[in-house]
Amino acid sequence: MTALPLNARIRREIEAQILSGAWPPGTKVPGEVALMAQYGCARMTVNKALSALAGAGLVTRKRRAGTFVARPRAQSMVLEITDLAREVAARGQAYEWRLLRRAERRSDNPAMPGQVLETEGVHYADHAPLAFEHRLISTAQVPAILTADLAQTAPGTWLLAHVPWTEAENRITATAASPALARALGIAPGDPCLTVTRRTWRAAAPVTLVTQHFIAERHELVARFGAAGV
Amino acid sequence: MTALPLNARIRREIEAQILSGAWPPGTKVPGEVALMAQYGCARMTVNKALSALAGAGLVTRKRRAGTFVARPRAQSMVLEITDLAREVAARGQAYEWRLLRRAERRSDNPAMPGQVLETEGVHYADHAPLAFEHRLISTAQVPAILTADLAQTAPGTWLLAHVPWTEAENRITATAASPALARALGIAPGDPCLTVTRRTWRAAAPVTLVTQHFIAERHELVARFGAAGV
DNA sequence: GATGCGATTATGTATAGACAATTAAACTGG
DNA sequence: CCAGTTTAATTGTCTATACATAATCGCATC
Repeated sequence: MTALPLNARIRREIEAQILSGAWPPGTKVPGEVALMAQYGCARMTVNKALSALAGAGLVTRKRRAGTFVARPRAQSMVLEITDLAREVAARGQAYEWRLLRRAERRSDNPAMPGQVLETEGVHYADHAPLAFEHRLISTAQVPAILTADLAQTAPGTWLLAHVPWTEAENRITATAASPALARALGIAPGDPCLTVTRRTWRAAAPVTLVTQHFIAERHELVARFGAAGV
Repeated sequence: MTALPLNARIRREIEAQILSGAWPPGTKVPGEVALMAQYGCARMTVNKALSALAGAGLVTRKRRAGTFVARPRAQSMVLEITDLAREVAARGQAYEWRLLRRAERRSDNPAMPGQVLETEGVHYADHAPLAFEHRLISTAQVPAILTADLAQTAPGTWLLAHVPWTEAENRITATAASPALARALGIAPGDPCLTVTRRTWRAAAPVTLVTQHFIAERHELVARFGAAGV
C-alpha cells in the first residue's frame, strides 16, 4: 500500500460521507479552517481536496456561505466512441471494411461546405455486416486523405490516427432501414437501426460528417458514470 | 471583461497551442520552471494550470521527463442524461407523466434482486407520447419511495431529487416496437424506438433499473465533446 | 416594514520556499 | 559493449502566509 497523499485522503473521506448517504444533498461540509484543524495541515491542502470535489460536481462552494453537498442534477455520462476497427477487434472478432463508393466533389450539405471527399462503405464483424457508413471529409482541412488507401483502411481509422480534433458532436437516434440500406446490410426494409451522426471540428472548421447505421441487434452503445472518477 | 485568474490564463494559452495543432501530440510542453519564468509567477500557479490540463487529459506528465501533449485516444464524449421532466420543460413544451402500473413484489430480475417497486408509465411532451418507461426500484435501498406519490411525480424525477447515486450505466440501442408498446405510445407495431436501459448503483448496491423506449422521430440523444471543458 | 450600507466570514488566488518521489541520462567498472 | 550505479532534472506535495472577492448578516436609517 503506497501512502495516499494527504489531499487525496481528505477528498476520499469526504466523498465517502457523501456517497454513503451520511451527508445527504444540502448538508454543509466542514469549512476549510475546520478541516485544517481536524487534519492538522495547511489550508491549501484542504483547499485542493475541496476544489477537486467541486470540480467533480460532488459539492458546490460559495463564498461566505460555505461548502455544501451538491444536489445531483443531470447524469453526465462518459460515452466512449472508439474506432470501430478497434472495438470489433477488442471483442475478439474479425474486422473488415468494404469501400462501396469514393467521390471527390463539392458538398451540397450546408453542415460540410466546400470541397469534400465522400465515402460509403460497410463495416463487418466476423464477416457479418455490422454498420453502413456514409461520410464527408473536408479536403481543405485534410488534404492528405486524398492519397490514403481507403479500400484498405476505413476513413474513420485513418482520421483518428492522423487528425487531431478539438470538438465533436454525436446525435444518436433510431431509424427504420430504407430499402437501399437494408440491401447493403442484408436486413429487411423497415428493420430498426441505431443511427449515429457525428460532426467533428478542428478549431471551428468542420473536418468530417459521418452517419453510421448499425444493425440494432448487433450493436449497443454503452455509457458509464463512476462518481469517484475511477 | 473580468480578469481571468493567472492559472486559468496559463491553462488557456497552453490549451490554445494544443487545440490549434501548433503543438501536435508528443510535443514537449515547457516545464514548470520555464513557464514560471515566462509568466513571472510562483511554481504553484503553473502547477495548478498544468495539473488541470493533465486532469482534462490534454497532457500527460512524468517526473524527470516532463509534460507532453497527450495522444488522442478514443473519443470520449459527455452524454448528458437529464431528467425527462426537466428536458421537456427546457424545450418549452408541456410535460406530463401518466402512471400505468405500480406493484410491490419480489424481483425475478437477477440485475435487481430482492424486494422492488415496479412502475410503468408514459412520458408526454405537449400531450403527445414521448417515451414508455418500465422501472424497478430497490425498496431496501430506497424505502421512502413507497410513500412517494408516483402518479404525480415520475419516479425518475423523484429519485433524482432524493437519492445520490455513485455509479450508473446506460445501454443505448434501437428496437422495433412490440404490439403492447405500440399501443401505449400510439405508434405502429414494428416502428423503430430508441431504447435506453439505465442501471444505477449506490455504493455497489443496485438502486434502480429502468428501460425507456423513445419514439424515434421525437427524441435524439446528443453527446458533445468540447476540448476546452467549456 | 423596507432599504441601504458596513462588518464579517468563507472561499479564491497567489507567493516563496522546502523536501520527496520518480526516472531519464550520464557515468563507471567489468 | 553491456550492466549496474550515481546524478540530476522534473514533477508531486505540503507549509505558512497574505491579500482579494463575494455574499450573508445585522444594524442604522428612512
